[in-house]
Amino acid sequence: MKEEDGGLRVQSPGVGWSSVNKALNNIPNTSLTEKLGKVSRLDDSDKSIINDFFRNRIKMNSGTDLIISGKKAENAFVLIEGWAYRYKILANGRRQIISYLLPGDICDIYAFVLRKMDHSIGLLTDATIGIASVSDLWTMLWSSRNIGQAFFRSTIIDECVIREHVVRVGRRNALQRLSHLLCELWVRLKQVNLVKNDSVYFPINQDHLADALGLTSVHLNRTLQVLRSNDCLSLSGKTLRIYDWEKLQEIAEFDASYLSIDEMPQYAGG
Amino acid sequence: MKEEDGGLRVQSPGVGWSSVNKALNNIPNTSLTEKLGKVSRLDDSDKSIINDFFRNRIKMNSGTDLIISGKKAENAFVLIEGWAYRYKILANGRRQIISYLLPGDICDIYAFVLRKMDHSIGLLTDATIGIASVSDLWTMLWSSRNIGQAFFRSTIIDECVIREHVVRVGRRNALQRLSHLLCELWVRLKQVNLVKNDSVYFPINQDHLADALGLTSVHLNRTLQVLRSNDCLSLSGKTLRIYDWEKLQEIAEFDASYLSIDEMPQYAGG
DNA sequence: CGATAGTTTGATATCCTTCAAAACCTGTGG
DNA sequence: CCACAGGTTTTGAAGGATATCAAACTATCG
Repeated sequence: MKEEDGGLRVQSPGVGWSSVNKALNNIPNTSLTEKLGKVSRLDDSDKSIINDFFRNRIKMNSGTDLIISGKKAENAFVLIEGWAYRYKILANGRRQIISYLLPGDICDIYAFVLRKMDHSIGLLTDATIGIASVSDLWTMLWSSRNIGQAFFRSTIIDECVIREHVVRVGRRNALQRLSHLLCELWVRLKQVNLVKNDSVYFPINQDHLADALGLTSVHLNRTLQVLRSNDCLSLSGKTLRIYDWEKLQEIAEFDASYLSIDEMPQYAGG
Repeated sequence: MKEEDGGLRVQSPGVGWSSVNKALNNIPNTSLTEKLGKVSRLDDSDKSIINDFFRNRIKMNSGTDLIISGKKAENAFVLIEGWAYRYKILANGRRQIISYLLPGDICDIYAFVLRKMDHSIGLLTDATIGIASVSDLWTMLWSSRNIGQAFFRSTIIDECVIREHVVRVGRRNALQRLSHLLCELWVRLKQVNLVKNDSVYFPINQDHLADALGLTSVHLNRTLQVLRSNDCLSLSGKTLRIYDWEKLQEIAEFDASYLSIDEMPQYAGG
């Protein structure tokens, strides 16, 4: 985190996913191989192939777009550090946020398979991006079974999250939508050790939440107040605190099994 | 279609996607390799590996579930013939349909990567299913670069469709949701040559459409009447006719580029 | 020709949006 | 340390889109 020049204003500096490293082999994990290693066994050679492939790093500022819808995809990107979100803009200017990319999430494996991007990716914080040429991507993916499996699985897990988002937006009311999304983000942030006691750094504002949930920001604000007045949580100053996880889960009818990253068949299937 | 004992009550028998075969090589395409061949070049050997892998066929009836949420995924399935839909059911009994699987679509590549299914798949028509053991799946996928690429790309295209569905349900009104979904299905059905002049066999009823779009069937019915009275289309007796494609597209603000299957980089990336 | 599933209609309730303004933060510069 | 600017959150009042409930109507199939 140091040699990359910091810049990310995380609330409690020094505590991040990189502290989760377990060093299954000799080569220490980066945030990228850490995440991929959870879905497929990666040996030293795999790790160095992956890290080497994305060795070029760029820094981008909060509020800018990493990927712009409609543009040709010439580069492969990976989010090394920072928060981001996928979105589309409609003709009338409305925005729909499709999913969030949290620190430690890899970013855009499937992006490069398409000739041009069908959605944009915006940054919620300053971020560090690993960048590589699309033309070599498939060769990298194919360099070992473990690597292919890791990226394939990772892509599929992303899709599970999007599917649940369809359900959330399609068949839940405002209160459930919001509480359900917060439950999901909470669990995902816990997975990468970003939750400290009952609080996390949370750079998603009410406008964004509304656009993710298919609501107006006015109504989102009022819905949030319901959760606050039920003593479930607080959200202000880019800090989310959850006081009553049980109650929140109950309101949301949240069942984390669709996120079952820990339940991966132990490197099976090969 | 014949040696498989028919059974599918398509409206105009004899015309199906199998007539689209272009026989790029010597081995004629099945509906499965036809579809996969659109996203990655498949030679004779690839085709026979794929077809052989899914050689075991079963028939299932309309209204039954091919895959049930929560169940362990022991088999890999492919939809050879018929219509299906992915869905989830909430605690309160509400259903959200996440996506449709049309004839010629492959079915569930990513399903097997997860230990247990996070959603169900129901059949809208009688169907023919190709079935195989999950444990051999990865070996099959890895038997050639083309095969791996074909399944990976196919998975990703499915995901593009789901992403657009999030936008549809999250940020469009009832009229746009319905017209947009119908536009998408129309284009996808055209791609597999199921549209004859201005009509298609269309086994999705109003209840299903409502559950896909996050609406009640009552409201869906009224919305459909708007499209009818605008002389855009007719929908009855499992036949959808589109009279005014231009107007429908306009109402929907539909832009098919997210379906860009024909725009695949010509077998690039490896 | 009767049973069953799917479609249509009407009346009423509610959730969410819209619009507009005020209040509140947060960082910046004098 | 205060003032100011810009973004974000909060509030109010009123309107509109969609839900709910219940019943009638219409296809379809054995």
